[in-house]
Amino acid sequence: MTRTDLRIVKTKEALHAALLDLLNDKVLEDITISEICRKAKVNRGTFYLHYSQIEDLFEEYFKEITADLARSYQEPYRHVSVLKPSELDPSTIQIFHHIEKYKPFYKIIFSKKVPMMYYYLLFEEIKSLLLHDKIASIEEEINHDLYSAYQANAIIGMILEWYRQDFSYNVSYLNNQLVKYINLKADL
Amino acid sequence: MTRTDLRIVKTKEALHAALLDLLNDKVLEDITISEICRKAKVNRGTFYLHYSQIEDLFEEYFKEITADLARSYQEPYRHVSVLKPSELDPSTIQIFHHIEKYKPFYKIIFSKKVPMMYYYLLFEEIKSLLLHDKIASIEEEINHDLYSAYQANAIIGMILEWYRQDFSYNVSYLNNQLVKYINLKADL
DNA sequence: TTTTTTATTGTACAGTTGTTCAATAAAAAT
DNA sequence: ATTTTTATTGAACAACTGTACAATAAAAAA
Repeated sequence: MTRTDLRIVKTKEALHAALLDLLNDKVLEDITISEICRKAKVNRGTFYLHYSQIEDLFEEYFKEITADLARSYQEPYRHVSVLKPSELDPSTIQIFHHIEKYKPFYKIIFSKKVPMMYYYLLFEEIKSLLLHDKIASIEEEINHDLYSAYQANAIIGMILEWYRQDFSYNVSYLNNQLVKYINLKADL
Repeated sequence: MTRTDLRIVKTKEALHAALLDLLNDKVLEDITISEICRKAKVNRGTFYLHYSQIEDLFEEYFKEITADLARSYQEPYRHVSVLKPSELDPSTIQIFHHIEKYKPFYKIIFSKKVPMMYYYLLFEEIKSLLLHDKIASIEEEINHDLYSAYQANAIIGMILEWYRQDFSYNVSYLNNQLVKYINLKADL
């Protein structure tokens, strides 16, 4: 009745540790499955019992990171149940702060050769955060799924630009810019 | 003084044709370099002389597609030099129409296992289109690079959602929604 | 046309990949 | 404590990868 076999836990821990270790030396795309298994002292066949790619192993980390994103995003809501976007204070936006906190990971996530899968994890996470705190709109003709996708990816767009500029903007500048964009009417 | 050696042209054409041919049978990630070279009757070493991955070969197609995007985007501007966003008519938005036109390609581009590189090509293309036709803003504190990134990726967000729903919305619906989002103030 | 340049080929090699299978060892269940 | 279940191992295989190098053939330059 235990959650998972102890052997599986040990194997995965060893593989996780080995991958993190290798990431200090080289980029994800240069790391081989054989290499990870040698370092983890795990048979290569065992790797394939749990994963099919290195990316699947790395995905397990990244899910922990997006979980932290959800936590920090929801933090300002812990005391008030509804926050109107017009009352949005730059300091309540925690997303850019979160990205900066895990910068080394996001540098991997956004690199050219990495598969789209991580992008989707981030996209889905931000999308659902926006969807959940969206107040029932008066505007009936708005497709909420589409609009959340629009807004979530807009924010990721800023992050991509930030990444492209090697994270040279500081967090409060980005927060201020975001608030401006949200309150901006198209015909300004 | 010719642009490129005829042998190179022939080799690349053969590789292009072979890849397109194989894409009818299987997904990009299942295609091997050896396979392409066998079909193209090109030595495998020759492949590495021009590309380092299959993705680099595929990128050459995709660049032609984003060039078409730029053309169709700029089409409404051929007669007027400036279009104010407030005058934006849904029919002038050609992006969704373009995506639908090349749907099979974009299904590849947006698939989970494909590297981020194609996403960036699309992102950069749309970003620069937005940046070029942006009228000098009265609002001085807007960072145009960031704002273009924000807006460009917002649109891609809608496309991603569209893709996720297996392209079930029709183009004019998306155009109408986009116009709504652009004209929406945050505190509605 | 002849010479020069250079793209392509064929071969080879060590390493990785993905898969299979019987043997083993470790954990869970009784 | 013993039995049952199952995760891990090791070995083996064919195919792919990335790289190197000398030989060849094709194109460009003279």
